[in-house]
Order: sequence, then C-alpha cells, then structure tokens
Amino acid sequence: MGKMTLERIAELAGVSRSTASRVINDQDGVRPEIRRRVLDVIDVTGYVPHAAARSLAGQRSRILGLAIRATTEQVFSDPYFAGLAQGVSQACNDDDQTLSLFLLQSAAGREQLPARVLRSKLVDGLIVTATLMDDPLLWQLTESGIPLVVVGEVSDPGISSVDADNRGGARLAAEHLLAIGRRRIATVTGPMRSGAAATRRVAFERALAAAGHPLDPQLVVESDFTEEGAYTATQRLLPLEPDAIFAFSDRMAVGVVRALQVAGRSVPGDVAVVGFDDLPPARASTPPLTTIRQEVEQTGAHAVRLLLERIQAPDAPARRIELPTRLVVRASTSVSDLVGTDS
Amino acid sequence: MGKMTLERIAELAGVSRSTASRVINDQDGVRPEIRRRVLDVIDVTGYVPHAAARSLAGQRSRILGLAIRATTEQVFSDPYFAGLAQGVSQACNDDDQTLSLFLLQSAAGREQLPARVLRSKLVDGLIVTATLMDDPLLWQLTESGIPLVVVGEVSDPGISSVDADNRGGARLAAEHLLAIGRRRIATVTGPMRSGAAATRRVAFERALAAAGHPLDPQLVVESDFTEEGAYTATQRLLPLEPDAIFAFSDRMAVGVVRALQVAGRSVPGDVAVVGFDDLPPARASTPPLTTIRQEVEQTGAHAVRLLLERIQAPDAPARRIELPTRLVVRASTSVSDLVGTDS
DNA sequence: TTGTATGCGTTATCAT
DNA sequence: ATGATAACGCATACAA
Repeated sequence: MGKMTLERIAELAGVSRSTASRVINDQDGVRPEIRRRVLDVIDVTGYVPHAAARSLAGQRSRILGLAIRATTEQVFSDPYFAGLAQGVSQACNDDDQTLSLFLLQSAAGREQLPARVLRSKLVDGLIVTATLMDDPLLWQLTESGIPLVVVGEVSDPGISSVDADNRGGARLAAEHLLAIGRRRIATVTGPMRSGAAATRRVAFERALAAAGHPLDPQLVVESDFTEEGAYTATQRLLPLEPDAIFAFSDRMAVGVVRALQVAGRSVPGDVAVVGFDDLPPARASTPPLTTIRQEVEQTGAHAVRLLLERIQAPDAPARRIELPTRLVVRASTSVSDLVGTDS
Repeated sequence: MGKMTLERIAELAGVSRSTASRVINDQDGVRPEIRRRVLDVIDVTGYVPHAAARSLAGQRSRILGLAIRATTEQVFSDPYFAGLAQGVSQACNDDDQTLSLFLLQSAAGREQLPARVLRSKLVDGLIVTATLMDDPLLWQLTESGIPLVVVGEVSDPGISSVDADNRGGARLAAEHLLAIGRRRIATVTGPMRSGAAATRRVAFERALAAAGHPLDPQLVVESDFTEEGAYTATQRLLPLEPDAIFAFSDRMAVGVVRALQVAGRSVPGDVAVVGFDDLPPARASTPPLTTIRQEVEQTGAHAVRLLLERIQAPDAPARRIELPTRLVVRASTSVSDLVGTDS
C-alpha cells in the first residue's frame, strides 16, 4: 500500500480530514459509529501520523529532551544515569512522547543546546540532570523560556525539580551508623558543586550533631562520584582510623570498601560502610552494601510527568517533588545479620 | 524580537526565501557577497531553522535513533552502553544530527518501535545494539526498509554493522594466557544468543586449539553480561581449579575476580583473569584488569557514519566495520609487572 | 545567480 | 457533528 496520509485515511473512511484528525487525537464531537469506521481504517492500513507534520501544524513536537550534564567518566561509571534514562524512556513511551538524548560533556555541546533544540522547536521541554550549583546552563535554559525540569537540587525556586529526599536519606545513614554503635564516623562526599552532594553533607552533619556526636571535619573528604575518586579519598582517611564511612553513591562505596580491604581493614568489622542509591553495585559488592535506597526510575517518571504539566501550563508555579528514601541494611554494616533486611 | 522564520531572514537580508535557504543549507550558487549578508542577518538574529518544517519539506528529520535492546539489568550495570551512547551522541553533534534514544527492555517497547519511529518518519535511520542472534526485531526493521546499522554481530549480511574485532580480541586473550604459562584455561562467556559472545567463544577455542592446548569444554561456563552472573558462574568453575579465566566484559571480570578472592584464590597468583572492553571497571578493579581493549566510543561514531551513508545511498551494499582490539596488560595477569603496560 | 510557486501532512478556525 | 480552508515554516523544481 502506498504512503498513507490523513487525507487517504479520510477518503477510505468516507469522511473529511478534519473528522479523521479528530478521531486520531481522540477529541470528542464525533459520532461513535463514524469513529469506529475511521479507527478500523487506521487499523487495517497501519497508518501512523507523520511526526513532523503534526509538529509543524500543532506547535508541539511530542519530543522531550533529556540532557545529562556530567563528565564522560561519570556517565560511564555511574549506573544512576542509566536508571534515570530508563525511567524517563519508559514514561515517555507511556505518554506517547519521544525521548531525545543530549550528553553535554563538552562545553561545545552545552553551548549548542539552546540553539539546536530550543530555537528549532525540536523538543517541547527539557529534563536536565547533574547540573552544578549555580549552573550557567540553567540560566540560559530558563531565560530561553523552555519548559524545564531539573533532576537534582536547584537553588532557583522558579525551576521545577525532582530528586530523592537527600536530606532524609543522609539522616537515615547517620542514624543507622550511630545505632550500630559507630562513633568515629567519616564521609566521602560528592563534589560540593553538586546540589545533591551539598544537601546530603549538611544533613549528615546535622543528624550527627543532633544526636550529640558532631562530625569531625577532618573526617569529611570531598570526592567526585566515581569509584576511583572514592578509593583515593578513602586512602587519605585511613590514618584517621574511622569506624564508619558514608559514601554518596553505591559506586563510590565500592571504591571505599576496596580501599579499606586493600589496607587490611575489614568491612564491617573495622569499618562500616553505607552507600547511596541501591543500584546494582550495592548488591554486587563484597560485602553487599548497606545503602540508602532511592527510586531512580521513578524519579525519571516523575520528571516526565512534571515536564508534561509544565508544557501544558507554562505559567503554573514551579513544583518540587522529593521521593522518599529508605535504609536497606546489608552486610557492609551488620556483622551478625549477614542476611540483612534486604527487600 | 518576534519569531524568526526563513521568510523574515530573507526579508531582512533583502533576498528571497530560496536564496536564504540555499545559504542555510550551504548549497552553492550564491554570490559570496549575498551569502555574507544572509549569514550576518542569521548571526544577528540568532535564527535557527524550525526542525519540523525542515523535516516536512525536506523529507529528512535529521534525527537518528539509537535503540538498545538489552535488559534493564544490563543497561544499568554495563558501562558499554554509556560509552556507545557517548560516541553516538558526539558524532551526531558533529554532523548536526539529533539523537533519539529507545530503550527496548519491554516487549511492548519493541513492538511499538516500528510504528512509532519509522512510519511516523520520526527518525531517518536507526542504530540498534545488543540484538540477539536471530532477532525478530531485526527482521521487522529490515523489512520495514528503514536505514539500519547494527552495533554488534549480525547473521544477515544485508545489514550494515559495526563492532570490535571480536575474533581478534578473543585470540589476543588466548595467546596472552598461554604466553604467561597458563594451561588450565577457563572462560565465563556472555549468552550465546549474543552474536559477539558466540564469536568470541569460538575464536577463543580455536586460538587455544591452534596452539595445541584445546579448551576443556567443562571449563566453559555461559553467563550473562552482568557482574553477578559472572560471580556465580565462577563459583561453578572453582572446583575445576582453572589457572586462568577469560571473561567477556570488564564488568564480568570484576565478578570473576570477586568470586575467586572470596574463595581464597589469589589473582593473578592462582588464577589469571582477562576481561574485555577496557572501560572504567578495568582500572578500578583490584587488581587492575588485563583486558582486551575496544574503542567503544569510536564504534558509536562509526555507526553514525555508516548510517548516514546508508541514508544517503539506501541501495548501496551493506558494509561491516570491525575495529581493532588490543591487549592491555595489567596486574590481573602479571605478578611481576605490577605497573603493567598500561597505556 | 536569483526569484516564484508549489507541496510536505497535519492541526485549527471557521462555517455549515 | 462534520467539512472546507487557511496556516505551520521550509525545500525544491522550475522559471527568469
């Protein structure tokens, strides 16, 4: 069969383009009988509307962008991004949207973004993640007026965002380490340019202080979100002999554990380790990691939902969604309970 | 400034739409002087062509699709996909194409693909990876007639494809293990439904046999491409006391090493381990992994190039590109040479 | 070398 | 409830 167009469908169904169009976009104001007839024709012919034509006429591309502003190293080694992409992708499918991916490792890529995707009306909106604290990219994007949702923490309350409850998560970690009797608690953090890392750090400190065991500043080492970074950071921590380390991602926690083991410290015997995320590295590690679980895929799904809302009502106030975290205890903090309260 | 259109640019530059269009698509047949004038206007106004309009009028969307047909688990845990995406993304940027991502974990997603992206003319072509040996998805796509490039191995020679030289890589691994004196050599493979895994396995066997040390079939354990899969696979291997294990990815090799260490075997003392990929896990591992390096990002870039060619000349014969691999020796196979011949 | 006119496939605004 | 018609913004064959 030749190329199918709305025109052709209408013809075959014996109606006008307008009516056929209404059926396709299931708008009401079409007699059920007629609707059926059109639907049947569509079914038989396998007709699918031409994306560009829809986009041009309807002023909406039905394409959502996911922009990841992280280093190549991060994207490669942290399964977080895969999880996020998975969630976003799934949600896009469910809402009949297409996902476009932008990896912004290079400055060039970042600068091109506004022009390439926004001015060209390629995407209806953008989900951005791994942004820095006062990211120029975010300024550009907001002032360009494109519907925007950030996955992570943002300083500007005018921007919608989704993230795990970083504060609550860090608190859970602190409380757990205290609860198992650790007192010389250290943390290997993500870069403070990351909002999530900053939030977790502050919350971790506060929780410890609130419990009467303030965090020794010497026991805070800043790192990046990679395994190797955490490995070397931990080495600097070794002489200070901590009995617990909170790492800001599972991948980092794996690096922490490695550094400890290589140095002859046992986990959790000498040092208890808590990660963050509860992604595959947490289970695959030896010992399996106690970690703060966040629902990464759900985060992606919520981001899509929020973005879609924002596209429909650009003037509605920005919203922030924080997804609950929860403590998952595994062997890296519990000697006795090797089975853990795994879920 | 109001919304910019070609019309408006032409007006401001004092030329016709056609001329402005020619300048934008830099076709020749425009007096340099005029071209400059138009370019200046574009520069000043920051005009960017409307993607959908171009697509509709020009019959080309300038969007390339990347479809990853892998399990969620794989996508999450194997940095290979991130690397590939990175390469594809970069190449798309360089060629002024947009990247659209499709994660095909669910059967539903896979079935939607042809309709959603092909019939709608959303993408000009598709790069597909992690396909199975005789993947129905591939049939569908080929018979739909969309320009297609597979990253990996394909049985149908009518399909263009790009991959590392799996055969050569496996051979390098075999020769290296023999060269360091190992004779009781085992391998933890990827699933045989994966073409790349099948190729590597056969090549590995042949290389060993050719050297007069045929692979003991008992020492071949099939697994998936995950760390945990490799971990349990290795446990089955332990009683057979191999002195070397070739794993089909770095991530798998990490699982192999873990299983060995947990069982009290030293690496490389008791068992030498070789991985595949040379992605971050290889360096981050303890000990760092000897591995077969493949250029993942380049693979992505080549896939884009091939796809673009195919889009321009759909009737040209299919091509296959195999990128060279090379042995990177690190501590997991060399006791003496702890520094390794790292690059 | 430049301009004119038409078509791309759909949505949306009107009538009817 | 349905249909005719005008955008949508650009590329391109053709004419000049």
